[in-house]
Amino acid sequence: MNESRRMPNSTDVARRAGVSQSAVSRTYSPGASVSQSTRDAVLAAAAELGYRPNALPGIMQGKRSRMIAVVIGGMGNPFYARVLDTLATRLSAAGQQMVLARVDSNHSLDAVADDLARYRVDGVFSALAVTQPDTRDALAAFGIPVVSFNTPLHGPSVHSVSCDNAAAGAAAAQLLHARGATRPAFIHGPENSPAEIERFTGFADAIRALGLPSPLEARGNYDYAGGRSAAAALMTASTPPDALFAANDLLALGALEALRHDLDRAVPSDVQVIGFDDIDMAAWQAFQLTSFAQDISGMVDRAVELLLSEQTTTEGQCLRVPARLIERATT
Amino acid sequence: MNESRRMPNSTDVARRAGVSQSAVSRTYSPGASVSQSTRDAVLAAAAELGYRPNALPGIMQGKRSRMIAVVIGGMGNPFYARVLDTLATRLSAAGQQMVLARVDSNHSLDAVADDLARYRVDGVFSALAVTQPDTRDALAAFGIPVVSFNTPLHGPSVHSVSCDNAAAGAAAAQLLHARGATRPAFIHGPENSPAEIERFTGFADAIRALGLPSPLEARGNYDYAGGRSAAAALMTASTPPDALFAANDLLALGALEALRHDLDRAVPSDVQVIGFDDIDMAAWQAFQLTSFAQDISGMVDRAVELLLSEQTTTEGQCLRVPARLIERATT
DNA sequence: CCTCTTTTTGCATAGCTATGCATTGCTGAT
DNA sequence: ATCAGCAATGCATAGCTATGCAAAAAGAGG
Repeated sequence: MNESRRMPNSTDVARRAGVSQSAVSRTYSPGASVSQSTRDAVLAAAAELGYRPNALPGIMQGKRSRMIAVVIGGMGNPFYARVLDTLATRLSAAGQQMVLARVDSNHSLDAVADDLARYRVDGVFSALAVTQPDTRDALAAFGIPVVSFNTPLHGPSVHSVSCDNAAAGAAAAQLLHARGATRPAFIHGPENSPAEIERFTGFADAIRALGLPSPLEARGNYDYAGGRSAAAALMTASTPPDALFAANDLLALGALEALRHDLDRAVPSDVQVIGFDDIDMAAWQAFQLTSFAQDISGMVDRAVELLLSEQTTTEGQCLRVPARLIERATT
Repeated sequence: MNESRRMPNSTDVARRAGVSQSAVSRTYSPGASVSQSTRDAVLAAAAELGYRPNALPGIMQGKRSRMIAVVIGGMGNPFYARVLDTLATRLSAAGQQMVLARVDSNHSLDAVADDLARYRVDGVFSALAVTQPDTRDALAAFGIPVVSFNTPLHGPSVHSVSCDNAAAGAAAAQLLHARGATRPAFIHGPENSPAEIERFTGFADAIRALGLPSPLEARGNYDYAGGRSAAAALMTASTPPDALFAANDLLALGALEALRHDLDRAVPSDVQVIGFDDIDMAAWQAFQLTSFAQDISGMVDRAVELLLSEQTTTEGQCLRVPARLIERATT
């Protein structure tokens, strides 16, 4: 509209409204002292000019930026899509903006962290299932509150909120045993996934504690195709398993489909299957997958509290939220 | 670490390195004139202090903020999760930050738009399946480039990138007719979804052009549960349909499950089903759903080009990208 | 060694808002 | 009429970096 495409600033509005720049600022500062007539004049002038208050100078003065960075490894897994959705809703309700950064093997966390730090975000929510040894340090380098979701980490100003993966793994073992399984197997996600390792360890320990042989293992990279191939690999072993516990639901659903359609096994009578995360599809009629529901809503609430809490002095907390076993038709 | 938790600034680094603030700034400005020795001293001092360049003053000086706002209605639909994932990857590759805002019936677009404008985002990517009459104006009020994804809109500096919904709807009609359907029905998404209306119109027109009766209709709000109930409602009609075209895949999958498990119909012999979006689950063995794949990658590329193009003078463009029919086992 | 060119450096300032402080104007009480 | 008290207003400045310009240093050539 204008010649130089410059946005109008508070001085422009002030001039037009015949007041000082301070009056404009105060009009947009809740609780500041402005008369009704001044306020009306300012708002009228602002509307005519299309003025939008600029948040950046305030941030430079030391105010909080009200921006939270979210570092995520991808949204292909409906579990993370739901986490993101929940987080977006909560942050919005708390008046925070969400700056989303996708990290993958190409874009390292360090590069992303540098970018985000330039914008003076107030905190970082990390939802990285797969971590490298230096991830903790890269997050700590932010120097601002960091919450790691579902990856237990702690350090100065680095908190984490996870579910109790080991206990859930043990519960899976006990359920399978109670349902008559004698040779359970585990389908791993990708390497370097701390949550997955906890699930496996809890599962394997409990299996052995029940007097069963150590579980067979296959690896499947957290997706449907990985679950299919892992199931195929496991079932062609010399002594194939009669129960599968997968590190997440996508793996479990892929395995379930492979069992039924490729390997011609009945579930649960020939082979039982348990997943993790309780994504929407787990409840679909075709699957009726037994799974562990994480309390996403509660976990995100905790994470947001940690991010927005003023005290930065707190040593990193490592919160645990229990997972809930949902037994359906695959066990 | 420090007393006042203030982040070090370029002056702090300059003092420590024994150079001027300008030298620090130039060290971080690609192509600026700094000697190697100065650069080394600056980087060393910066590392000691944990200095992170501050992007905000530059933005205030009129530089681009390199922030793109993304307005989205939710991530429960894997289609939008994938759009978001693709967009995040592309924007990251282009050196842009992504500011995510979730809009729902509680949080109106106007409120969100005000918030985002305060941060001086460079552009807005809108992925709102459901729009209100004033959405176009709310987006145009940004005064910055706006791209509406999959919702045809245009206005000053408001572009859109959509697939050719009407043509796809017609193709669905022709496929069903070719496969022997005589009484097709349509499962609507929510009201006020422009893309959905185009799909329906193209479908219904083609149905009639083929000499078939106007399609039965049911409404299902774009999710799995809606598809289930819509299918149940349609199949209990006095003359139930023998083919269903759903406005998206979640609806189609819900309908497919209801047909098989609740209504005891064989697919495709009793009833054919077509979805839209070709989400991952459509290809899963349990479903093998015929669907229309949108070229998400190409569409996002176009959208990013529009957002990052310098010329703001262009009248809003309304790009169309063809959808690709993927026939599987439900037709 | 001197001059000219090129590179490097520093100075000073723009960009926009929030806010402490001082000032003005008004109300109401004495 | 006088003055205390309070609300409303304006002034001036901090906060941080990028950059035009001028000055200084370094290098090149004779």
